[in-house]
Amino acid sequence: MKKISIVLVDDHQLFLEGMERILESENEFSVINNFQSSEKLMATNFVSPPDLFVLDVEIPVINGIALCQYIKEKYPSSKVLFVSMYVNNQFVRAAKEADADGFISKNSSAQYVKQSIRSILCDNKIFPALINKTTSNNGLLMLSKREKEIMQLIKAGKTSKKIAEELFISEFTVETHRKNIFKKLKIESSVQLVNFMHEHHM
Amino acid sequence: MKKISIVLVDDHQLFLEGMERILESENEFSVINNFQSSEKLMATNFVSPPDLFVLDVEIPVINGIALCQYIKEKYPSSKVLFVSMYVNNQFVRAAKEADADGFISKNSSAQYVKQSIRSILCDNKIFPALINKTTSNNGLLMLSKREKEIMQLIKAGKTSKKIAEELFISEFTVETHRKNIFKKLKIESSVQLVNFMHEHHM
DNA sequence: ATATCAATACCTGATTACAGGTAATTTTGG
DNA sequence: CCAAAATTACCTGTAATCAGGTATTGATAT
Repeated sequence: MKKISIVLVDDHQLFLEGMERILESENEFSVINNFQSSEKLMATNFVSPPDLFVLDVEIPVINGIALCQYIKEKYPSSKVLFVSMYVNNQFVRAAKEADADGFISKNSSAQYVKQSIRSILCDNKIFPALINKTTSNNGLLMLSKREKEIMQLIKAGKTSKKIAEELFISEFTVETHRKNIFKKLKIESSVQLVNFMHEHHM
Repeated sequence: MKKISIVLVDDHQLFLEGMERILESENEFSVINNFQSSEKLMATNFVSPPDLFVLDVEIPVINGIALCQYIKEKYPSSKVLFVSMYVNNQFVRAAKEADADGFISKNSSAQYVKQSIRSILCDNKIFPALINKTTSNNGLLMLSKREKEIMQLIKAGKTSKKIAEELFISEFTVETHRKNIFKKLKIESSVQLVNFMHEHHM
């Protein structure tokens, strides 16, 4: 029987080696390559693409989501499984939109990873249930698309004036959005907003 | 020959299992236990303490540094090796002060981890060289004690007025410090300061 | 000893943020 | 189609930040 060929991408060498050993301990898996950065993978041409790519979301420079899109375009037959430190709606949604096949936590057991891979190879999708909007308590999911956009620009250190220019809207509008963001997140300054965003890995 | 007994502590199950396999692949190492939190380890009483504890720095609630102090007090004969995602002066200094025996990156190879453990068991210390103050380029190490203190209060979302009250100094002084921090870090707003601090894991 | 740095404090003016409204238009979902 | 939500915009006043100085005192290091 042919083994399931796997490529790993994570910025930490120890994780790569650990994961490799976990997978290789089963006869059915074969880790054919691993990469410490998206760029290195992109510099490689697979003559026969692997059955599965295992990606971390948070890798420097080019993140896992972008890498997933690249992979899915270049090797449409390969599956992609995210293994991430943090499982939140933003990440899971982004992974789904990038056409990934699964998203699991680094908090999973080795057993669960193996099961997930087998399942994905049978064309199943493995995603955590998204937290319900209405029962959410962190306010983040109540933010509109525009508010999230402005939030990012505030974090980037831009003033309301510059944000207004960039989005071709009034400075008043930007400040209204800012106020609404603050209300929804129950905070009262940009500094607190930036803290909130970092805590939620945005 | 007696094997080197090891206990692992990390908040991610996959890392624990990977590390365990890496170490167990050599006959000389034996992972006798692993824990996903400091609390769980603290709830355990080792009749014969392990030769070595491998700790992550950033584990929730009770961090690795505090755990190291606890371990060194309760099991003085055991060694402690930190394996951390981020290697910076703050972390390394804290580890040294907590009487740890080594500090290596999660970016290390499996081979290097094993070598480090062997070395530590021979009473050597394994620490990265601290970045030289004068040749530092990130500006962080050029900050004075007072500036670092004020930086933390800014990040906590406090105004200059409140910081002044808290430190029993003038509001003008706080703003002078703020300006000097900005100059040294080459930034121009509190939002950028908070971003900088998060990027440097402060 | 003296030069450098840390910590302190003050001044001014401009800009920005924050809090508290109100309100019109458009989009979206049921 | 209609209600709710999103996006837009404006007004006012207060508070805070930011940028540009100057200057004194004490510690520290060569």
